[in-house]
Amino acid sequence: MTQVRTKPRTPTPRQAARRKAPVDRLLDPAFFKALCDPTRARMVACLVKCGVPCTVSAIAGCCDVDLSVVSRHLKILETGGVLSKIKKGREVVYTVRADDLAHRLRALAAEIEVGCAGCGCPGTGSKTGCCPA
Amino acid sequence: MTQVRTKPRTPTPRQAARRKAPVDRLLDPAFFKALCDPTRARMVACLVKCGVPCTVSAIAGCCDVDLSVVSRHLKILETGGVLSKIKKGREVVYTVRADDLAHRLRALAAEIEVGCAGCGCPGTGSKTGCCPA
DNA sequence: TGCGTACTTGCGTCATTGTGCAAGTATACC
DNA sequence: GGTATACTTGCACAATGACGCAAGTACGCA
Repeated sequence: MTQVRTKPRTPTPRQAARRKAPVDRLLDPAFFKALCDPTRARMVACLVKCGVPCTVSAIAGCCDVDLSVVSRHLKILETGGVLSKIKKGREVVYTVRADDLAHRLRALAAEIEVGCAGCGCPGTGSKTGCCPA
Repeated sequence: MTQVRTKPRTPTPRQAARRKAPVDRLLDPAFFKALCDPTRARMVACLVKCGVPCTVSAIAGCCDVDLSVVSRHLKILETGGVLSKIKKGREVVYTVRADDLAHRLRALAAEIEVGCAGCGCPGTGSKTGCCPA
């Protein structure tokens, strides 16, 4: 199913840590931090299921925390690149950055497959086998 | 590029929150929590770049924290479904669950696109437009 | 059986983060 | 201009999490 690209490899973790690779950027902790809180995850899931941009008040309606907390969480999600924010009069409308997110997630999936393919480890779908017996 | 599937939609966030959808499971905070710490992110990036299963000691060589801290972080990554662990004698070997991760990330990307497509919001690549003016 | 290596766990400390309340800012409407 | 609505920010507090050290467990080897 997945076509594996060229596969740079570094024998030891110490050496691997020095080498720069796209996966370093894709594993940006700020992005994952944005989604690691249950309240924030619920808010994003809510926006995805809703399918339309929503105001802060509307989003607050789907979680049982104070409006100020919702406002702060939305800011964190915006900083993490998950949501985008548009001011419309006195309302603030938040939207899921769907294209960016999907692109980022797929790129990360590809990088992980490229890095781990061919080592014959369980769960990598490889056949060659490079793990110590 | 992306073929959009059927697109369930719920007008308000409050209603959307009640409706169960795959995105709820895919946005599991435990998974994102595993990757939200800089040290853990570096460890995973290191394993991906390295391309082979590594022992706890070897992984500790690529980050400047105590071995006990590394051991704890690896456990969190295993719990979050990022790594798998195999005991070999007195060594413990950790492997990136590449197939699972790639599958999960792609599934999430697809769900986000399905949920957000067609609303005409910036960053969704849609043309129809359902956002309030 | 004793010893060394590899890893895990208990404990205390410090920093970060999630939360609610209250006050503040910005915008629309009368 | 005054008031209501929508959201943000300051502050205090509790909970969580990352960390190092030290002690403990598991396993291989002589």
